Amino acid sequence: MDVDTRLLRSFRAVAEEGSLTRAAQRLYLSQPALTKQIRQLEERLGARLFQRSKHGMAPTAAGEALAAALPSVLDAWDAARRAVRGAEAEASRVLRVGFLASAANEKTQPIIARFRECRPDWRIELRQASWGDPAAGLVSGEVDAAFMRLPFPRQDEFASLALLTEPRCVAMAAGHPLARRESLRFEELLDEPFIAAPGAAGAFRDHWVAADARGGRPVKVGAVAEHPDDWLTAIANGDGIALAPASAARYYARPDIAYREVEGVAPSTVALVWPKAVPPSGPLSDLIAAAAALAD
Amino acid sequence: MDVDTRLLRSFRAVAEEGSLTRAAQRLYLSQPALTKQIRQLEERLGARLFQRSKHGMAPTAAGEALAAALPSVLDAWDAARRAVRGAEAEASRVLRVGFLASAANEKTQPIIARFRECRPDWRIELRQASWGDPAAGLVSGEVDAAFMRLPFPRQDEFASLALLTEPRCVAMAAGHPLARRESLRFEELLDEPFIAAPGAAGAFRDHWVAADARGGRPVKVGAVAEHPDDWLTAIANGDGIALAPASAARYYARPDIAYREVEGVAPSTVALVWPKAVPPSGPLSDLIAAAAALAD
DNA sequence: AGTATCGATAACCTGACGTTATGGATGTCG
DNA sequence: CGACATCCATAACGTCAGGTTATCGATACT
Repeated sequence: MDVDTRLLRSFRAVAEEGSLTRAAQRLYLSQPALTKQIRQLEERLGARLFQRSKHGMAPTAAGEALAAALPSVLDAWDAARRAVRGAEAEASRVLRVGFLASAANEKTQPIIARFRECRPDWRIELRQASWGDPAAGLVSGEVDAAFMRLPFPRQDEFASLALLTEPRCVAMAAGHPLARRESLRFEELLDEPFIAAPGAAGAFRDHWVAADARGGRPVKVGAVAEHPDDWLTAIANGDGIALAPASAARYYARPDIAYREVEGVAPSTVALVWPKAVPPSGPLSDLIAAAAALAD
Repeated sequence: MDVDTRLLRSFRAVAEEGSLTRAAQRLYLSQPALTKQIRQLEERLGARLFQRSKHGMAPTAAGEALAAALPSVLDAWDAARRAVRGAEAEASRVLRVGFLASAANEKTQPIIARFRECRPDWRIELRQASWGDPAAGLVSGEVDAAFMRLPFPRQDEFASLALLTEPRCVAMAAGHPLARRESLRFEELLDEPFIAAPGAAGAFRDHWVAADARGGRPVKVGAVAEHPDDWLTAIANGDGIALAPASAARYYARPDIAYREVEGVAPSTVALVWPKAVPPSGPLSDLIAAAAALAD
C-alpha cells in the first residue's frame, strides 16, 4: 500500500492536536478535507487509527503504533531528499539560496562576492520565494540555505546566523492622513486595515501585523499580498497599511507610498538560515563563514 | 516536499530497468503516465534524476543518490505499515488471511479449526481477493498471511509452506467439441481463446494460460475475468476456455461447464504464504503450525 | 431551551493524472 | 538511401480524486 508523506503529516498533526478541527487549522485545510484524508489512511491501512468522540480524536493502539513509526519514515525521506539535493549541488556546483523581498539588504552582494572568492568554480543561485512560503524554500528542501526574516514557520528545525537587525516602520499611501506625521505609535494603527501575508505564512504573517502588540484584538485585513509587487500596489491603492523593515524605504521607494517611523513594535532581524539536520560542510560552510564575516 | 511512495517505486523501476518503456510495462502503466511521474518527481526535487538518450534513462549523480537512499524510505514505511497491522491484530484479536477462489480446498476449514483450538479467543478473518491481485492482499499489507496458488508476483519477498499440489485440468463450455474427450494434450488447445486474469496479475496470469508451454506463441485472449463468477460465466458462454485446478470441478461444478484432464502442463500448488520481513510469532506462528500439521 | 463544539456527510467544482495518438530523434538493416 | 524500429516527449481528452462550503447529528454546558 502506497502512501503520500502529506497524509502521514496530516495524521501526525491530528495525533498531536487530538482534534481534527485544530489540526485542520494548523495544516491550513478545511476540516472535511482532513476528515477524508484520515478516513482514507484508515481504509488503506485497514485499521482504525483514532477513537472519535466529542472531545476529539484519541489514537487507538494502531494509531499509536503508526505515530511511533512515523519519525523513521519522514526522517528517511528527508535524508533522501537532502542526499539528492547534495548530489545535485555537487554535480552542478551551484548552491541554492532562498530569499524574500530584499534578502540581506546591502549585505547580500558582499556575502556572495566573498563566497565566490572562496569558491571560484561555484556559484550561488538566488531564489525568491513568495510570502506564502516565508521559509523561502527551506522547509520544502528546494534550497540549501536562505536569507530570512525571523520568525518563520518551523524555525526550531533550522540553525541561523543573525546578519542585521533593523527597526520596523509603517508603510501607507502617500495621501493617508497619518502620513503627515514623522513618527507614530503602534496603538494609533490598531483600527487601520492591514495588508497581510497569506494564511499559510502563520507566525510570519502574525509578526508583520504585529499580532503580539494588539492585546488580542483581531487584525482587520484589507488585502492579502504574496509578493512585494502586489503588496506595494495594495498599499498605494489605499487597501491598507503595513509594517515593513526600515530598509523598505530604500528598496521599495515610490512617490505614492510614505514610510513612517513607528514605536511599540519589535525590530526585524535578517538571518542566514540552514537546516539543523545538515551539519555545514564544504560550500555551505564557506557561505556561512562569508556571512559571519559581514554580520553585525 | 511531500512524496507518494508510488512515485518512489516508479523511480526505482525506471532506475532498475534503465528504460521508461520497460519500466512502464513492469508497472502496468502507459509510458506517458510514467514520463509524467518522473518529470514531476524531478521538478519537485529540483534535480534532474536521469540523463535521457535513445538508449534509455541513465541515472545522474542525483538519481544515484536517490536510488541509494530509497530502500531506507520504503523499508521504513513498510515497517510502519506492519506495525500498524500488528497493533490492530492484537487489539482486535483477528488474524487476516487472504485467499483466491477455493483457498486451500478441503484443508481450509480444518486449518482454521486447528488454529482456533490453539487460540480460542482469536479469530481468523478470511478475505477473498480478485485475480487482479493474485497476492491476495499480501503485497499491499492488508492481510497477515494468505492461501495462495504459486506462482504470484514478488514471490521472493515471501515465505511459503506448501499445503497441497493438484493437477490442472481444462474448463470449457459443455457443448464445446473438445468436451467429448476425456483427456486432452495442451498442444491441442493452443489455438483456443483463453479466459485470462487481468494484466496486472503478471506471472500468475502467464501461469494460468500456460505461457511456458506455448513455445513463444502468444495466447489469444477471449475475455478477462477478475472473479470466479465472471470466469465461469465467460467459459459457459463460450468466450474461451481456461486451465483450472482439478479441484475446480468440485468447487465450481455447473451443468454448462465441462472439466477435462490435460497433459503437458505443470500441476498447481497451494501454499500458506507470509512476508519474509515478519518472522512468525504469536498467532501467525500458530496458524503456520496448524497448516503444517495438515500439509501433504 | 439556547448555544457551543465536535466530527461526519452532502453537493459541488477544479485540477491531477491516467489514457490513446502522435511526433521527433536516432539507429539499424536491406 | 529508404524503410522500419525504438526511444522518450508532447498533445488532447476524459475521469475521478480531493479540495471547498454548507449542513447535520450528537453531546455538553449554562
